[in-house]
Amino acid sequence: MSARNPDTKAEILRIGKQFIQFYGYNAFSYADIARELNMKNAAVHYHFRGKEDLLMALIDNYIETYQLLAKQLQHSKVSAIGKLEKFIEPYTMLCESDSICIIGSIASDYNTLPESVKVKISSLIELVMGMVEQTLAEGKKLGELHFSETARTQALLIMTNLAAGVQLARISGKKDYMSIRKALIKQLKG
Amino acid sequence: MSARNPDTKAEILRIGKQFIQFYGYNAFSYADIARELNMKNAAVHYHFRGKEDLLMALIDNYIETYQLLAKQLQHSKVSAIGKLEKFIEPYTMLCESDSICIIGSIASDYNTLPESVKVKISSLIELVMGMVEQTLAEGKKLGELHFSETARTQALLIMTNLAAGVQLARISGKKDYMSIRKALIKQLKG
DNA sequence: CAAAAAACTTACTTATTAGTAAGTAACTCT
DNA sequence: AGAGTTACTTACTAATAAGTAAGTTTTTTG
Repeated sequence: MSARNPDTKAEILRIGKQFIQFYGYNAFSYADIARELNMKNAAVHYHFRGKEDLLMALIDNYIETYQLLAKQLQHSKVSAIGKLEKFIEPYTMLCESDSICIIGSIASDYNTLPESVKVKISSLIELVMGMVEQTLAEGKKLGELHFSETARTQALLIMTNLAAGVQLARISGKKDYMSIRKALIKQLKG
Repeated sequence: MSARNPDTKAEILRIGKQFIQFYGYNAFSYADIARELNMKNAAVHYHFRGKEDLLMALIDNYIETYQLLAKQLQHSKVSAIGKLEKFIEPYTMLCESDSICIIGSIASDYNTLPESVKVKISSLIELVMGMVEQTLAEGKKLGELHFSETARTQALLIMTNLAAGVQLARISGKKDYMSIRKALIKQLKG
C-alpha cells in the first residue's frame, strides 16, 4: 500500500497541526511543512491537494478523537471533576508549548476560510460542547458539581476561559493560565 | 500641514483595524488597504513604513483610548456594574460585525510578530487588566459585586470569556455570546 | 520478474507580497 | 510668485505563495 515512507501523510498532519497552533493557519506555507520533513512542497501537494484539504483532514482527526473521548467518558466511572480535568489537560499542554487550541486558532482566521471548513469546524465545536455539557449536567445531578447557569452556558464559560486562557498566556505568561484553570475547578466544586 | 487628504493616515488605521479584527493580521496586505481607500499600496507605505509600524500605531491608539477610559472610570460615580457594562459594550459591537477583539486577534498570530509588537501588546493587556481589576475590587469593597477569587483572577476570567466569546460567536452564533455576557453580569451581581 | 501503483523530485507557472526609487500634483508659507 | 513640503502615483524588484505537469525511484502485487 505504500512506497518509501508509509506515514508521511500522518507526519504532514502532525506538522500542520503544530504550525496552526503555533503560528496560525494563514502564517505558514506548504514549503514550511516540506522543509520540516526534508522534502519538496510538491510532495505535500501529493498527499493533500491544497491547504484547505489539509485543514479538513485535521479537523476530521479531531472529530474522531473527541467522538472516542466522548464514548470513553460516558462509560467511565471517573468523577465528573475527573472527567473535566481530563478535558482540561490538553490545554495545559498547549500552554506549555506556547501554542493555542485549534478551535481558537481557526476562530481567529474564520473569515478567510472556505465554507467547507466553516461547516466542519462548527460540527467539531458542537461535539466538544455537547461532551462538556453532558459531563456538567451529570455532575450536577449527582451533587458533585455546582453552578447556577444552564449546562450549555456553563460549558460555554469553561470553553472560553480555556481557549482564551492559552491565548492570553502567550502574552502575559503561563501563571495567568494556571490561575484560570485553578479557579475554574474550584468554582465547579462549589 | 497637509495636501490632498489630511486624514488618510487615520483612514488607513481605521481600515487596518477592521481587517485585523475581521480577517486577522496575517490575512490582509497593504494592497487590500489601498484598494479599500482607492489608492496604491505605495501610498500606504508612505504613511506607515511597514505592516509592523501600522500595527504598532494601532496598539498605541488602543493604549491611549484605554488610558482615557481608565481615568474616566476612576472619577466616575457610575456603579461598578455600570462600569463593567461600559467595558463589555465594545465586545458586543464586535460580535455584531462578525469581528473579534484586537487582543484575541494578535494573541492568535503572536508567534509571527516582531519583538516590538509583543512588548507593546503586553503593556496594553496590563493596562486593560488593571482597569478591570480595579473596578472589580472597588465594586466588591462597596458590596456591589460578589466573587471569591482575587480581583486579578476574576478579571482574567471575564477577559477570557469575552475574548473567546466573540471568537466562538463567529462559528456557533451570536446567541452563545449573549449567553456568556448575561451569565457574566449575573454572576458578578449575585 | 514485470507491470502497476505509490511516493516522491524537478522544474516550472501564475499570483501575491512587502517594499522602494523616482517622478508628479497640490497645497502652504514666505 | 517661487520654494519647499506633503501626499501621493508609476513602475518597478525580489521573495514567497499555491499549485501543476512530467519524470524518477521505490515498493507492492499478480
